[in-house]
Amino acid sequence: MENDEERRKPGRPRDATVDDAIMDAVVDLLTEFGFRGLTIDAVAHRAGVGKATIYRRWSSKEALVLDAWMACYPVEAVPDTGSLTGDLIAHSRQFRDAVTTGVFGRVLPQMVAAARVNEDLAEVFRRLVAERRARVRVALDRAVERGELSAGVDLELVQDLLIGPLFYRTLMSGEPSSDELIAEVVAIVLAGVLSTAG
Amino acid sequence: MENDEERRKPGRPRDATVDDAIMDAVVDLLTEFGFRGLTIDAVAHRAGVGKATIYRRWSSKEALVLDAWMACYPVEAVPDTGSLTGDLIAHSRQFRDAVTTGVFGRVLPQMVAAARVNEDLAEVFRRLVAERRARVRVALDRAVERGELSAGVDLELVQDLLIGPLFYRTLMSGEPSSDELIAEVVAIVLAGVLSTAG
Amino acid sequence: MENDEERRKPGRPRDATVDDAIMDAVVDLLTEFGFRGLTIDAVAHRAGVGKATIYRRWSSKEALVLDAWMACYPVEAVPDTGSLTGDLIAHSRQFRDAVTTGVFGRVLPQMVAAARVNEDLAEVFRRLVAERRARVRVALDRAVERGELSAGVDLELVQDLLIGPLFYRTLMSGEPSSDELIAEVVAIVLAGVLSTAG
Amino acid sequence: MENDEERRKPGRPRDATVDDAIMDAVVDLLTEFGFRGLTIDAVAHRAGVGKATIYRRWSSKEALVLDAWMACYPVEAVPDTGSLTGDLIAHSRQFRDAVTTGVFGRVLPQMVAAARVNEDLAEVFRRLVAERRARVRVALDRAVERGELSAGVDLELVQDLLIGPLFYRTLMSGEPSSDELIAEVVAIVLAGVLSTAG
DNA sequence: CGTTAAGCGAGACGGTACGTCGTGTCTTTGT
DNA sequence: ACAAAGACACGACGTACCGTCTCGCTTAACG
Repeated sequence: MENDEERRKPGRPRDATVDDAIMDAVVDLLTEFGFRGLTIDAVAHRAGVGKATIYRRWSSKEALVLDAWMACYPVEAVPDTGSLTGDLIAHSRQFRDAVTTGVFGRVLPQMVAAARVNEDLAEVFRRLVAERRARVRVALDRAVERGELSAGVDLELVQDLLIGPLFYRTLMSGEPSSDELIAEVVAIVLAGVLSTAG
Repeated sequence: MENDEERRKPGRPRDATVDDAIMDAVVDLLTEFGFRGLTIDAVAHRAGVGKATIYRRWSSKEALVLDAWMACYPVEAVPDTGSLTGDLIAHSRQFRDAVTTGVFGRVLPQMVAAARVNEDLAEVFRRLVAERRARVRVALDRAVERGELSAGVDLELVQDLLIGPLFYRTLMSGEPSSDELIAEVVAIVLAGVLSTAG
Repeated sequence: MENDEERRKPGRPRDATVDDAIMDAVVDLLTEFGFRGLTIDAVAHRAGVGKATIYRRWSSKEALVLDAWMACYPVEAVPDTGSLTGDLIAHSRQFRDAVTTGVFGRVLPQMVAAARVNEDLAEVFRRLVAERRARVRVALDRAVERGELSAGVDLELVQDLLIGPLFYRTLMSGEPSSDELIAEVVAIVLAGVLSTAG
Repeated sequence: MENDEERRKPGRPRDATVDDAIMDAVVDLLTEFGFRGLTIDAVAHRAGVGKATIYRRWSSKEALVLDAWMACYPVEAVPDTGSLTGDLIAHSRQFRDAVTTGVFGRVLPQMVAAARVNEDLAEVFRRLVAERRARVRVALDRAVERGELSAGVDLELVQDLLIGPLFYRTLMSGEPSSDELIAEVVAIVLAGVLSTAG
């Protein structure tokens, strides 16, 4: 068996306040200059920290930014509105807002690009996606239980159908996704799923 | 009256063969080293060209790569298979292949990210999207004429619903989109659209 | 025998006014930015001339500047004051002024340096020196005739002894050479030469 | 009370061996390619050093080369031969050799030119000259003590008279200065100084 | 209570790429 | 054939970051 507490390493322990200072600095600089304009030197200076201290904790600029960026993701539970349509609309709006506004939305494309190149990031990235989908899954499972969806429906595909268009509009065509549009998407997808499954 | 062609600028005109050499070099290096591994020096050397000649034509690495990258986009007409379902499946496969394979797919995330930062790139980017959508629009209009779709359907939204999920799976969740999945997406979206419009 | 007039070359003859425009531009830019700050592009632009036109006439930046610079050298005859001392003092002052003031003095060190590297320039440079020395030689010969100097004196060495110190002070120690100093130098050198020759 | 040595600056101290490596590289490249052919990149590569490391220490190519070049100046004490004539001949030969041969002589004109443009260099330059003159001054003072020179003689002017001609011949007329010529210069100058002072 | 080992801010280090500038040549159209 | 204009290949420039490496110092736990 392991030690009661895992064995304390010798030497001075890491200063936890430093992590926060670094994270804050990254978010600040990300807001101000974006991903491309962010430099490790600037982070170190803004956080009042040596560069080595940063590299001791993160292996690269991408990993550092990913951490700070994920902390900006607004993790909200998918609300239980009573109807599947209501739940999905609520969540779609959350997603749209997260992807459109603030630091998170601003940096998203860069992180997608970085994840394509770096497998470590890709892994973390996949976890972020999976975590969000699991929360939506809860609402879908609820709907199955209520009989709003038949058991044979591919619930993962439903998520792709709902989120995909919003994601695409934001990144590719650059057009906004209004509340009305979201409602329409939800309506069409649910109608399609129901009539197809039957 | 104006001159037949607008007045020739004085001085030595730009050498058009140089543009091609540069474009080819960019595609080669993009294939070999990806976006991050591509350097202007390497492009210049590979193309047998001075760096200044590149900067005379493109203002940044992103603009340069965007040009070369767009030339890799396989512009195929959406085939007329006789049925809307068949047309949309065919086009969805084209899109999936373009986005998944080759230089185009490899560099896509980087270009999306670059477009977010640089408005010039965003503009060019939007044109690429619009051009593709116009081709799909032809197939959708055909379907309306045939009576497969009622006139009230938002044809642009249909495109978002079809392409969005594929785009999302490729960039976010990283999962492949099989032919079966594409068929399912097309079926669900069409069913949803039809039952909702009625 | 040659043609009465030497054979006219075919094609458009060179425009002589262009040479003047270039020379003027070089002197202007030399005055403003010095040798290091002068660029061929700037000369061409200031003179309203193509770069090729410059290179058609001068083989390099150094040659171009040398020409313009030599045109600034104030060629004055060594005055005949009646006494050797007077002649040498007068000429020494001319030399000091040329070397200290104006474009000529300012660019002199750069031309010395350029001549060290480029043999063509060195040759032209030597001619400039020889031409000046020949003029002084006239005054010295006059003095020999008058009996102020005995025939055995090495007149070339006398020139080195007179000019050398002024040249050295200007370029190396950076100290000015006053009229009094010049008078002293002339006095000492003449006294030395006379007492040694005797 | 102050610290024995002034307080150590924070951060990693500069590596002194790097300075030496750079200086050596500069001398090598100067010997091989001259001032014009020397590039900062080449120095960095030859010294196994980053370019930034060079620019951290020297502000320009001129300043860098000046430092390396001054280290090549053969500082020899003016020998005490017993007679002023002997001392001055010995020193004049040293000067001629320094100015004529090796890296020092080769680069001298460029440094003179650079010093004319850059005041920082000019300052360092003046110190080099002053240092050399101080050593000659010792020999001249010795002569005054011995009674070879009367106290009224301007010893600085004597230096100009001796060195100037050699300097002038090297840089301007390009003619060599033989041992015989040096002997003659020394003889004439001393004779002139003595007969004038009396 | 002093030793030890790691953390810390600071900043120098070897590199790599950048985007600009200058050189000397070449290629247009117009004289 | 010469001229202005300006594109061209080349190559050096000086800057900016990267990620690593010393420095001198602090900060705990262990002996």
